[in-house]
Amino acid sequence: MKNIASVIVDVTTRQLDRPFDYLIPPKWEGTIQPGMRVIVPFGPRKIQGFVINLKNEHEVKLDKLKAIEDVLDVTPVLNKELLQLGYWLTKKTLCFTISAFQVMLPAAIKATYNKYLQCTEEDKVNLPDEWQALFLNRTKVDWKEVEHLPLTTVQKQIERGVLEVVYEVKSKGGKKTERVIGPIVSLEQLKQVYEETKAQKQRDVLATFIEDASPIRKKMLLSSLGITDAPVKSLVKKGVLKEDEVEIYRDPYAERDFVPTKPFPLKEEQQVALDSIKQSVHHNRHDVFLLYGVTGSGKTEVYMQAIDEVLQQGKEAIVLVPEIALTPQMVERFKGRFGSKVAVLHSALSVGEKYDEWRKIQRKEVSVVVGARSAIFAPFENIGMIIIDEEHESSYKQEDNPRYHARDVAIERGIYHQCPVVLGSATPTLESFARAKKGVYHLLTMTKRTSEQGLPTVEIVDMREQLRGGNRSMFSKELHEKIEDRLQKGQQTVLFLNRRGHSTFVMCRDCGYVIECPHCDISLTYHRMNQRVKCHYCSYEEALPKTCPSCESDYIRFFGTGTQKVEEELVKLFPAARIIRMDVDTTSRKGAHEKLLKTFGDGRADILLGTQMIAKGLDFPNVTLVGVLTADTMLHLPDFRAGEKTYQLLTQVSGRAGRHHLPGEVIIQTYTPEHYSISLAKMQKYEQFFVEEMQTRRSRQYPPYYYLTLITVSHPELMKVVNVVEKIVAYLRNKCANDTIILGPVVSPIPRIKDRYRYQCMIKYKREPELINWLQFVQEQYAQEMTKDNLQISIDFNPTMMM
DNA sequence: AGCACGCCGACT
DNA sequence: GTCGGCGTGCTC
Repeated sequence: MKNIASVIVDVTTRQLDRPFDYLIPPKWEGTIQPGMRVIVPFGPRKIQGFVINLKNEHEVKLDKLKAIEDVLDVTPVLNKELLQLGYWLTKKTLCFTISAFQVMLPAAIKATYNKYLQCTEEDKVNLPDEWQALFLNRTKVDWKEVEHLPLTTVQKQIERGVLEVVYEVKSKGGKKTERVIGPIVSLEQLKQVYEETKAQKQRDVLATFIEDASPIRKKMLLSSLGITDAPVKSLVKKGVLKEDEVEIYRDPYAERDFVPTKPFPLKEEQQVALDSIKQSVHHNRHDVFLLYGVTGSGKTEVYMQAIDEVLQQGKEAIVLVPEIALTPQMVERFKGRFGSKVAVLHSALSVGEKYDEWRKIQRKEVSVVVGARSAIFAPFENIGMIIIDEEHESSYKQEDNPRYHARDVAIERGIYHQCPVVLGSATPTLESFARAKKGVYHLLTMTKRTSEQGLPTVEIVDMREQLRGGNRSMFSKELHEKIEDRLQKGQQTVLFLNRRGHSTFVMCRDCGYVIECPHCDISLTYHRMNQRVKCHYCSYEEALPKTCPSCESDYIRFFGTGTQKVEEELVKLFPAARIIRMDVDTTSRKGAHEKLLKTFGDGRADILLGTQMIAKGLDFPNVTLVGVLTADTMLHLPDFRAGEKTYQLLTQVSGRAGRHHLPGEVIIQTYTPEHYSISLAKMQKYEQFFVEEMQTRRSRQYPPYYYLTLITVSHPELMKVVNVVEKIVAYLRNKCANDTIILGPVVSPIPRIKDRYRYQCMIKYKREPELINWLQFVQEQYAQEMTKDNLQISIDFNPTMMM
């Protein structure tokens, strides 16, 4: 009899990152399965854990097993595949098994813990006076309320047996329920009861169900009949009606109507791409396709028709999109085509809403998921295809543990389900395009736009010349004229400001002093809203000083071109224009984003001004001018992908112009027009850009020619950090192959965050199959210090952010 | 991670 | 002698 369960407990410590065995009480024998959550006693407390395995008694060495305390699930929250995927994640990213499990599930499912003191009613009288006051009118007191008291006074009472410490695990996930009333007798019996009943209100209720016997929401019933629940209750008591608690879903798109759409006829290139994908779906082959299609070539339509094929086979599809909140139009298209078969998962949903969508997937009520990164873990069991749209987006890489890339997970799941993975982009990552060229991925190319319109004309304006010509404004003569022109024609303009690397820091104009965070060695960012300066890393904040803290000069000002500043200048230049500004300040409120976009889409504004967030997926027919105010801010970041990112961004932004009947124009303002990332983006020559950039990568020994792994060590003491990182580097130098390059140790780009010093080392390698094992060994070596001495060693395979 | 246990100095 | 500090070790 399998009455032992192996459990991974909810504690993130290296020493506990292994299974613990528990006895399954007889009442749950046969019901507990791998993938279910349980509550187990662990030392003196109770914690949550995941059952990963069932065993026989004789397979266990220990004889003094504790028993499982409680079972949280009726069906496993992690199926066999996801459990396996969890181990895979653990191994590939060197994270804790429990973290891998948790990242695959909605946050609502994660446990929170309560610790409190309990005193029974009978024991209350035995308490000292001050304790009786505490327990007045209650039997439980939160631990936090007594934490500050000397421990012994609590202990004394516990020893006397009057008080008890209780640990409670609660699941955050509130299922939203609703009461539903329905008859439990036949229509004839209902009629009979109706005749026999004299009470008018009860007769009204009965009449309702005689007319329509289907269960109805209690709230509805009561309000439509104008009654309280007293008559209903008596009918329930008589055994005529039944009251049920039914789980309802919070549908974030409930009030929205989606215009149903039918498949469009495809252009030849689209058809060729679709056919290849369909082939693969049909033959249950795991192929990876790179769908390389210029903006406006109709990738989404190809996705949707491919999904149609998948659904016809009775299988499911996952569609990843870069931060879905940014592309409400995308959701609309999928909901329009697949209706209620679609679940949507994105970060703007509340914890509860996400949980509801996840439940729909788990209960097989939907067969398509459209979502951001974590949707790759959708608990489907019969996946027919996985699509990653805008494959190059950096948001597919998770920046904290487990540091996984959705593309890698997609391929892993694709292998398991023997289904195709489709990566789509107009500007693929060099890694993917190189693989496609090598034949590892299948390259599908779409070079033509579906609309009559060709690509927009792109003009590059050299801002240095503007300056020489005496124009000190952030708008070039050309851009200024074109905006004016659009305003007259009643067409719309999108202005794009790349703010990255140019945040609004505060500097003294007299002595050059820059206000920095006292904990993080990074300049503080100025927030106009409340006249304060704030740290992006630890959220430290202070009021904006009136005088320079260093030289007491009054000339302390904020620098950097924020969207507000641009807006102010726009208002001055075009007083009549209606302007919408989209940035962190104006979109932080829930739903604000969509609202602003709708306002613009409805033509109630002339100019949309924003940062990165407006670059993605917007599709407004009346936009005929796109301006990029400073194309090169991103180009000069200390990141080997700077050129690639600049190219991608410019392409994406340009794609926003002239998508429909009107021709589009793009103006790119730059101080370095000669850089190939900018000049080739103008001409939309991706393949040429690819060749150029590959040369750079080869000479600098960067991906895709080399793999990267970044190790970051941090600790409150500088000496400790240096000491540890040097030891790690020495160890790896000794192990690694000759052609492997180990850079560092060096100080991290941000030398200190939250009072912790940071050093890093970058490993560049062509082939190091053992590296992961060596790094695992390093982690094990420092396991003690990491838990006890506040040491952190972070390991990031294929990092996207170099910070 | 959390918690108990145990050893040691400090003080009612 | 007892209280409370922190280092050590364990958790099925």
